[in-house]
Amino acid sequence: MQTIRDVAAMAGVSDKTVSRVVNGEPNVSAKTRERVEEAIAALEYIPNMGARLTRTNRSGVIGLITDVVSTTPNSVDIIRGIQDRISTEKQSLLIANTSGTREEEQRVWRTFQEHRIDGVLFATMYHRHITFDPPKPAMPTVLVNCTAEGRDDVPAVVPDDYQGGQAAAEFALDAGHRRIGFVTLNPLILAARLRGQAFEKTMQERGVTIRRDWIRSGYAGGVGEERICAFDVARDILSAPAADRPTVLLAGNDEIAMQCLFAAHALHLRVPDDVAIIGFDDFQKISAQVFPR
Amino acid sequence: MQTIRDVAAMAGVSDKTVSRVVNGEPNVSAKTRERVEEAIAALEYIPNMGARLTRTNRSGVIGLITDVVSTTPNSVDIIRGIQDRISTEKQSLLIANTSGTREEEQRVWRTFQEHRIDGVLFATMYHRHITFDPPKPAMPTVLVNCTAEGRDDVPAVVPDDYQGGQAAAEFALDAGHRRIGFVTLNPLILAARLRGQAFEKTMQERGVTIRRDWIRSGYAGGVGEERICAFDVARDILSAPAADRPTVLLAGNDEIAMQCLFAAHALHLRVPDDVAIIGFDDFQKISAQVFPR
DNA sequence: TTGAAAGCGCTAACAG
DNA sequence: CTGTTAGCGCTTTCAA
Repeated sequence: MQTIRDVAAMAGVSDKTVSRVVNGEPNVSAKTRERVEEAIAALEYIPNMGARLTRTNRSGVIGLITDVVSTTPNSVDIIRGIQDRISTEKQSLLIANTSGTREEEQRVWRTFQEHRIDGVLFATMYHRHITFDPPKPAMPTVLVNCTAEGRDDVPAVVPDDYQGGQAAAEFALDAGHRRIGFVTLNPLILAARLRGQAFEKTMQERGVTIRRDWIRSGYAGGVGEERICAFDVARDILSAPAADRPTVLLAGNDEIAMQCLFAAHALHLRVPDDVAIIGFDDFQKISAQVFPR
Repeated sequence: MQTIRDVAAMAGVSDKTVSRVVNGEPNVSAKTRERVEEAIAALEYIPNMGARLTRTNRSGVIGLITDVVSTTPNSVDIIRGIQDRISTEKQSLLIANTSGTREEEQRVWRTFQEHRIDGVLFATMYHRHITFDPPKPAMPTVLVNCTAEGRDDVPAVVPDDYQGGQAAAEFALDAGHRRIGFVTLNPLILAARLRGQAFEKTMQERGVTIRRDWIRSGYAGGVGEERICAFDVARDILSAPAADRPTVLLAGNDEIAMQCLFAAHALHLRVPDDVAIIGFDDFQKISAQVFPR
């Protein structure tokens, strides 16, 4: 593998001059620059980021820590967005999963430190609070989809779940529905709480009665180990006689929405005539492929 | 950030001795080793992989190139498997997407070269042939889910789609079905061809008539830009009178299977009584959440 | 078992 | 505009 010195020798300049060309620094004559670039091309020279790191303390790598984010549908879009932006910056992305375990998380931070990562994005699957305890010395970190409890010094990017819950409720109300059910996310999750609050507030403001027995969780079990049970729950709610069942079901996400749809099918209810269903999150693999759309 | 020399000074040894301890090399007395380890802990020393790279030519990083793999359901499992194995080896994984474009692919290879990646995994979304044209000097590469045309020097891990197609056909036949439809993947894809061949061969061997008009693609468009149309295709096939429609539909994947299911619903056919549906690939987000299971 | 010297490929700091 | 010197943090080589 060729080094900067090989290039310098071929172009008849010093290695520092080659360095200037490679890094796009000023103060190189057009002529010299051209000669150097020819040599680079001829020798197929590729700079060694590791060696550069020893002098600059900038590795050119951004680290992404995910809990289990890369398994969820919208997480793909998060990663995409990050990648698009990072490639603009001549940086690379080092992705690591923690599988949600404390132990793996420590390992990952260490790996990042070993590679002298320039910065870290810490992303979670659900919008939630985390206990954020990175090792020192600290690397610049931004939280994605989560907030660190008791730490207002860490920047975070989070969705506006409250607004989302409000929008869903208003959409149902504006469509004329008054008997509204809600198959929610795991209520232990922050996103579920925020959306739930927004739902209730909106219903109250509009003067529409909230039926507590129509608000039920589509997941059973603790955070991270929940099992979806939306089908059973929705079937239960929809089993009532027509006069005593909701005319629309809000769903905590599109997974739940799909199960509501199947529950309606199982009960021979027509969608959306007998019961309408409103999804959440726009999981492409579901929202784009379910009938009715 | 502490260096190996800081540790050496604190432990009262040479930096080379610290290096030996850090790398688990022999020829260090237990006593010395202990002193060094104490110093490492006290100073929170973390080795600099970049600096190490300049001497060893081993970066400790494996690169993963995906076309659009991280968007498909089973790709998640591929990445998981790779990560699990790599963490065993004290290596890290650098993931990069090419979005299927040639240009991005070149950029990615270059990034890997700059970081002196130890080896590359090149994974595709569909099982298919690729034109494999990595830059030189070559890095050790293994293909995942694809094979390089005209190159038998590149190791590859691929699924046995032929066997899969055979298994699906036999399952249907063993269940007593004789009128068998098949909503396939994009027939341009290798996986689709192999499964198709296996299907036809199996049907012939069992002496069951193949109805060409019941074998149709669930996707329209070229590879990589296809649009799913399985719902329409399945509805079309299933619209025939009971005596002239298949009693079972094989699906090219679970996305297609789900659309077949919705098509059956739309026609008020009972699944599996009127028509059975056999999925493929086990996309968890679908297979585990669809009713009937 | 340990360490001294040299050098990996690169860039910072400075001089010309 | 260009080059020289020094040195980043580590490992290799070889001597002790």
